[in-house]
Amino acid sequence: MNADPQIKKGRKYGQVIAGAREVFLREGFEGASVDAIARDAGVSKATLYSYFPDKESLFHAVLNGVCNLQRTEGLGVALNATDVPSALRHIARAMITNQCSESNLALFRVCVGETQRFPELGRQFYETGPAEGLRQLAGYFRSPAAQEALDIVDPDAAADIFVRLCRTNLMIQRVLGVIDEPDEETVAAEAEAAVEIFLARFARRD
Amino acid sequence: MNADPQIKKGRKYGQVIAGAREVFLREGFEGASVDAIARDAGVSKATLYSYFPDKESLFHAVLNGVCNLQRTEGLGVALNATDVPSALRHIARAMITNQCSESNLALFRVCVGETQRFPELGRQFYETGPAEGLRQLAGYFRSPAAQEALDIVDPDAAADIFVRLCRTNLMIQRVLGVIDEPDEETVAAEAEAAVEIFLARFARRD
DNA sequence: GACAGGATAAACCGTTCGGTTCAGCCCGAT
DNA sequence: ATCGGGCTGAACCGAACGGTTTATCCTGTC
Repeated sequence: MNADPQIKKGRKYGQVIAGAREVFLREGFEGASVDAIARDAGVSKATLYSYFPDKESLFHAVLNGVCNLQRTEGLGVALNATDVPSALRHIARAMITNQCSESNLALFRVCVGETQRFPELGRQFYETGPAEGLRQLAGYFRSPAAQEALDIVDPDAAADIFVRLCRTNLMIQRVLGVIDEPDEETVAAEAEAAVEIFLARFARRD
Repeated sequence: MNADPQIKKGRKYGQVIAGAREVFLREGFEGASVDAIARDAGVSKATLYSYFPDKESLFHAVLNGVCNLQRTEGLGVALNATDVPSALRHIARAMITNQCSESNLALFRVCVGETQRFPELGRQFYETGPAEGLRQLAGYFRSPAAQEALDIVDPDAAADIFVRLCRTNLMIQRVLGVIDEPDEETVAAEAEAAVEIFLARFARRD
């Protein structure tokens, strides 16, 4: 019964990463003290420093993981939707909900606040987040179903517009801590507005 | 010749604020050391602490000033524009340029990064920035010229859509440090796309 | 030229930081 | 029973932090 797959080397590796993620995403790089991380991880400082040579390496390891974890799903629901407008509504709702989620916002805040100190961080967040979302959306606009229902000649440009329309005021307010996480109806209304404007320009006239 | 209007009390007040603004906007609250601020301001730490009781008070004074300084102009050019589409183009360009400017981005980054620690900060930035922009835009949509050219029944909702369309990918990339300040042609192209989509829905059909 | 008050450099305070060290504990493998 | 490596808690280091103090300097005023 030694089938533990986490037997990398040292049993507390996961705890360290989890605790560091918690504290870093809450306090930022400068604001997070190594003592606080070790305390939150339930691990001694000595153990922590046996895994990572310094605070910066730990920070990079944590944010690397979190960035690669952010998935722009919503494409799955789009495929088995009955019609294209419904699919667009689902995608818009997923994007807006995702933007307003506390987990994503915490990551975004840290990346933005630390972009000056760690330039690669901003780039990585952009690539694994917004850029990936744009690519997936453009891919959907190239699908036969979308091409049939929509008058899109440049899928990349259309995806850019759609994403703009999903960058709602809710997101800005959430980023700045002005409001709490919005409920489903609020998100649905914002998504509906986005889809309406999008279709006013890109719906195929028959 | 004692007509100096800056004779508030102490001659170095302006220097302190200027230096603190410089360092705070570059390094954030935790990252900025009081010694660095005093050095950058060309002032001794004792002088600095004769004006402000502590680092936090100085931070609030500085960001209060910078937040209130951010003006959403663009309304002036809109009034003396020949036609409404041109006015919209001007507004869109001004908004996008403003979002991508280093001065505004530095403020935004600090407000976002420090929103958890100082909740009032995010709210103040939102009110003096995005919210004010929305109000001004909605006001323009209520003007006779705009009402005549555009099919807008809810000026607030229309302003919200217009602002969304101006929240371009350029801004996201700028916030995350992925690209440098864009040139005028790039901004103009993004503004043009925004206005086109907006008019596709709100242009009055005759 | 005496005075007053803003400004100065530099030393200093206590605290906290990132990072290291070490003696000992726990526990599975042999 | 013993061994060894992961882990512990706590002490410790030098440096930097925010903040204070002091003795001195500078400058405009009367």
